[in-house]
Amino acid sequence: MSITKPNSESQVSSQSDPRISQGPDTDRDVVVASQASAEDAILAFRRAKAEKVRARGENPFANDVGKGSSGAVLDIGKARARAEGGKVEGKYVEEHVRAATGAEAVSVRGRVIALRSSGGLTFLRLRDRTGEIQLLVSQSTMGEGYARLDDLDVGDIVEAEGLLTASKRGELSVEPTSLRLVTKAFRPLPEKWHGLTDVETRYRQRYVDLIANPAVTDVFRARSLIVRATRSILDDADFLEVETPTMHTLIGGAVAKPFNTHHNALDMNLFMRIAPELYLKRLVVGGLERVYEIGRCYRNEGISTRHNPEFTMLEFYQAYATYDDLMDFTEVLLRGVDARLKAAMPEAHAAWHKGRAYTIDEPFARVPMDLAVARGAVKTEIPAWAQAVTDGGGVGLLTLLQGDFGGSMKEWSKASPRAKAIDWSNFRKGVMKCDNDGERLFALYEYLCEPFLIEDYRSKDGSHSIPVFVKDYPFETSPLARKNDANPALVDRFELFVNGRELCNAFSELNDPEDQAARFRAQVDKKAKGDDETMDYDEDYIRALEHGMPPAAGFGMGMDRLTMLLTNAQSIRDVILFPLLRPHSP
RNA sequence: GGGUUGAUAGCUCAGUCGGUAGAGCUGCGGACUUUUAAUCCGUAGGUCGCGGGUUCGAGUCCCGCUCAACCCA
Repeated sequence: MSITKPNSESQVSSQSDPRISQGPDTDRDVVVASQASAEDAILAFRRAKAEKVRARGENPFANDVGKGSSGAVLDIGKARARAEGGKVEGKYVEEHVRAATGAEAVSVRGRVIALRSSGGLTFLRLRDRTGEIQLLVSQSTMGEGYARLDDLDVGDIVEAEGLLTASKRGELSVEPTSLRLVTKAFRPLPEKWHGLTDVETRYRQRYVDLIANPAVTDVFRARSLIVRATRSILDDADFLEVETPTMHTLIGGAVAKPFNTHHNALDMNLFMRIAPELYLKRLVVGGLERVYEIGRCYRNEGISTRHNPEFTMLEFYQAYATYDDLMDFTEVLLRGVDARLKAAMPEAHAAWHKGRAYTIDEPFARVPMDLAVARGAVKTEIPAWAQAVTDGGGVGLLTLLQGDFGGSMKEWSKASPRAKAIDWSNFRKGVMKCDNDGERLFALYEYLCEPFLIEDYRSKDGSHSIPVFVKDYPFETSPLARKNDANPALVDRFELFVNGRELCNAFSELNDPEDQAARFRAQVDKKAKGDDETMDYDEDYIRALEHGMPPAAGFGMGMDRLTMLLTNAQSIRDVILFPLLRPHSP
């Protein structure tokens, strides 16, 4: 499919290169070229080179790569491996390279990412998925074929065959006896030194970003490894990977706004799933006691450095386990994934690891929400708060903050630097919106604890933050979680925060169909009152629970966020190949 | 949804008080048989995001819009 503009380019392409123009119109040709924009001119010159190749009877978009090669056709990584013994004190030496390779010719192909000519000798840097290697093209070795270099530009795909050798500066090279254009690149690559840095172009034209910025390729390689490692760890623990519908008839499994779509033949409105949870638990009812799914979910909400409308979630469910078991397993999972990433990409991993402000090497902190709130309140050094905590713990503060505390805010906010750092106006708004103590406790946690997790939970030497399991949530905020046996105001749920960011959400599953039905009804009531982030009543899910779901614990984690954490990415768009952007004509 | 910042050559960026639109890289022509951002000589390349306004004159000042980044909700 062509994306060329239908204006002047086609005229320019056939006439602008003086070397291929025929007849006396040279002056006019030059004028045409000079009238074109720089981009048009570059495209025209490169098309002209392709035409020149075609005119010789060769294909500038060849498909017969490796055919007729007398040398070993190798990936660049393999070609480099052959010359491994050719190094002396870190530099390659020609005679040692020859000895190591048995002076056997190799054939490599890849994209030209650099091209330097100094007369009768030209250096090309070639890249394929396995690595890079230099081509040392010499006029004396190539003979008449040396003129083929005129066909080439940076960005082209080429094929070269020759002996492995070393440059005088000790760089491993292929000295081609033959060199050919395989695929012509009409468009130029970004500037070689600064590369492509404009984030908008990087996201919109990821294909250029991947060529120009090798570190970007590393991140997506890491993402693939992270997903693979996660699968492998779950598979080894006897979990079964399944695929459940992404188009739902009801909203469920999370508190979020969905995307709507429509099935024409059935004339039926559908929601793109916000979570796979309720389907996976149906499978636990069906006897698939350990299941997981890694799949795309869709949430119709704002876009930020941590949110993309579509994202990839892991959910798994384990019968006969509790949320305590899952905390243990989470630590094993994260360390296991990171270890596999390190083994597969040692150099990139070392750089990421160095840049991490957190560590997963030490045991993760585990703190009940009301205790976290109590500690957070004491740290504000507000005397009234400290007293309330002494009297009644984290819950003690709830009474104090039940009404409008706007009058005391000014005084409270001056109590300490910590108190000053609290987002008081949103805190007050959030608390006043609450209908009950459970929601209030959660609001307190959100404003008094969550922003300070990084500074409150540190490694033994204080140099890094450590992950924190915040556990035992108010039941009002968790419509699918099991109530705590000892305290029915709470549910057996945790969220894991790493580097201050929410990574996982997990709980012991509610398997009492009557309790679940009551929670669904409460959700429906909230929707009737105007809340637009509620779940629907899922009759079939209640029916499933009525068949009996074994006690189970379930777990959810954003794979995008895990990748961000492990690769030190600042934005979710840096770990999603094609993040959603508004359309924009190039 | 609100705030802040930004958009100038294919890429990376300058552009003073409102007075003829600049550089490097890329491209094109040339020199060069050991380069690593090669170097040297020459040369081309612009809808200053889009649309209005003020002005003798706008890349620059004003208004609106589009897109993006960051922060907040």
